[in-house]
Amino acid sequence: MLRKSKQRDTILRAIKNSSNHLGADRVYDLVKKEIPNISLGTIYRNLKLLAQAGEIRELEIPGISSRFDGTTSNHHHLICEKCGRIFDWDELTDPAMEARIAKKTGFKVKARYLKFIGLCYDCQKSSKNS
Amino acid sequence: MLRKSKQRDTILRAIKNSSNHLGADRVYDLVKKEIPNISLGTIYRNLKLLAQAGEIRELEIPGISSRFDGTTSNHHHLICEKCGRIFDWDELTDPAMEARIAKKTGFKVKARYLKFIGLCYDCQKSSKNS
DNA sequence: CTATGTGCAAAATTTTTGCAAGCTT
DNA sequence: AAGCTTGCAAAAATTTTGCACATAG
Repeated sequence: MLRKSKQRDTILRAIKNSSNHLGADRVYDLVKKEIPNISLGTIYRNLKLLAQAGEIRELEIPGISSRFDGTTSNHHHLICEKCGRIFDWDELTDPAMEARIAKKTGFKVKARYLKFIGLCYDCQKSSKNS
Repeated sequence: MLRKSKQRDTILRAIKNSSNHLGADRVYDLVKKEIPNISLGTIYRNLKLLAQAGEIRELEIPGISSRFDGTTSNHHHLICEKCGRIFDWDELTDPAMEARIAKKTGFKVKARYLKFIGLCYDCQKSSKNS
């Protein structure tokens, strides 16, 4: 059902190739270098489709617009509250917690998102000087 | 620094008294019953201030506007992808993971947010009939 | 050929802000 | 009085959509 399109391919590639977690506007800027007349609407449409298809992951960070992560494997995020950078952390969450959830509430977990808010190494250092 | 105001008190009370996780628009509707001429801007301003003050917690849910949680103790959320309801789950995350994060990256965790996406009990039942 | 994808522009949503007047302390 | 708050309305910022044309399968 999802056809191939130069726009979608380029968008996906931009996200996968970036080590950052890009917002729609950043993706737009990047893709425009290759397809100058692409429209923002196309970016949003494809971001949504790609996220639904499981090709990318949408992240929600307090206060800012959605970011997209080209890594879809189970991993978590460390978000620095000072500089705003997002770091990945690869480690599985405890499956036993999900078992307890299922047992007590009947809720069937399909995905888990763990995010840590705090201060990155760099920002801890710099805040000591102020 | 934070003064007392009828508006802010009412907003906070609305959130604390609700077992749901309200969005700004819902808070607006509720508070308007008590203070008919309150403005949406005031709702947003206070929601942000209260969240910063740690009185409430802002939740980010994929695709929808921010929700606010009157329970600020460490707990997690189960989000049903079908009906959209949000359930609370009280259990601590593994402190050992944070120790490993600190050791490897130097990131200092101040808060953690774990959210589970899946199907609630009711929706699992109803989807079997379709 | 048919259904999906695109660019463009307008619109919808959600959130923020400037300002003059009102409260708190 | 000084400074935080508020209501109002305008503006920003972000995301979605309608439509006619282009393109993939």
